Amino acid sequence: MTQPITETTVAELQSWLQVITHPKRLKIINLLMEGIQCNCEIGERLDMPRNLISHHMGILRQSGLVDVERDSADARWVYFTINQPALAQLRTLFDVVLNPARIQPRQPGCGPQSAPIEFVDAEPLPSA
Amino acid sequence: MTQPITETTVAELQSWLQVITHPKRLKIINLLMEGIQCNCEIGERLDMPRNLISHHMGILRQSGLVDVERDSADARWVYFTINQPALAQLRTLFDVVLNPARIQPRQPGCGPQSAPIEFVDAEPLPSA
DNA sequence: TGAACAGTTCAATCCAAATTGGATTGTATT
DNA sequence: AATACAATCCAATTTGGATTGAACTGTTCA
Repeated sequence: MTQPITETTVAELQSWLQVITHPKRLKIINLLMEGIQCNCEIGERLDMPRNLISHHMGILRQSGLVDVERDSADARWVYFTINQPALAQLRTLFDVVLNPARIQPRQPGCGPQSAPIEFVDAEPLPSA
Repeated sequence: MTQPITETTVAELQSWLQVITHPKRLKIINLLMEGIQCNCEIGERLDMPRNLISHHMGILRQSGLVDVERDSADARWVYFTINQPALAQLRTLFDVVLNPARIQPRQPGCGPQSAPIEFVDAEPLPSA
C-alpha cells in the first residue's frame, strides 16, 4: 500500500518540523491561517520587535511554507501567506511517518530473549 | 463543524512537536514503530551512548508518547513502546491546527488599505 | 530634496537544551 | 559475597539557535 519509509523520509519530516516547532513560528503560522498577514499586526499580536518577526519570516519563507507579496499600492508593506502545496506536503509526510498502522510488534534483535535460545535447545537433546 | 482553535490548542500542539522534533528522538520514534524496542539496539542503530538514549527516552516517556516495560525474565532490560492513544491525540491536534480548510483570506486589520477607507467615504458626500 | 516609514541585514550576546563523563541503583550471575 | 551488567542519575560543558540593538535598503510623502 504505502511506500516504505526511508531514512530520508524521516529526515525530510524532521526538517519541516524544525521550522514549525518554534513557539513563535507556530503562532505566526496560526495567525496566517486566520487571515492575519500584515507584518505589523503580527508584531502587535505576538509582542515581538520587527526585526525578530523578519527573522522568523525568513526561516518560514526559506522553507517554502510561507510566501511573500508586496502591497500593490504601497510597496513598503508586505503580506505573508501560507503556501498551500507546501502545507499539503508537510501534512502528508507527517501522516505517513507517524501512521499508527506502521507500528510493529517487538523484533527481538537483542536482550535476554534473543541469545539464550540456542542454549535451551541444546539442553534437552542428550537426556531424551 | 470543528471546534475553534484556541491559543491553548496551538500551545498543546507546540509542546508535542517540541518532543518529537529533535532529530534523534524522531529517529527513535521511527525505530519504535518498526518494532525495535530494545534500548541497546537503538543505541547501536543510532550510534548514541546509553546515557544519552536514556535521557531522550525520559523526555519521550514524560510526554506520554512512549511507555516502558521491564523484561519479565531479566529485569535489567527494558523495552519501549509507542503509546497509541497519545499518538492519536498528537495526530488529531496536528490535523486540526494545520487544517488547510482553516485558511482565511486576508483580514485587512492594518496596512495602507485599511486606514484610507474613511477618507474615501468622506470625499464624495459634499459634492453630491 | 529630505524626512518618515516598513522591512531587512548584520554582528554581538544570550540562553535553553544537547551532549559528555562519571557515579549510582538495582538486578542477575558465579 | 562478589562481580558483571543494563539502565539511570547527576554535574559540568558545549553549542546551535533565539534574541537584541544598531545600521542599512528601498519606498512614500511633504
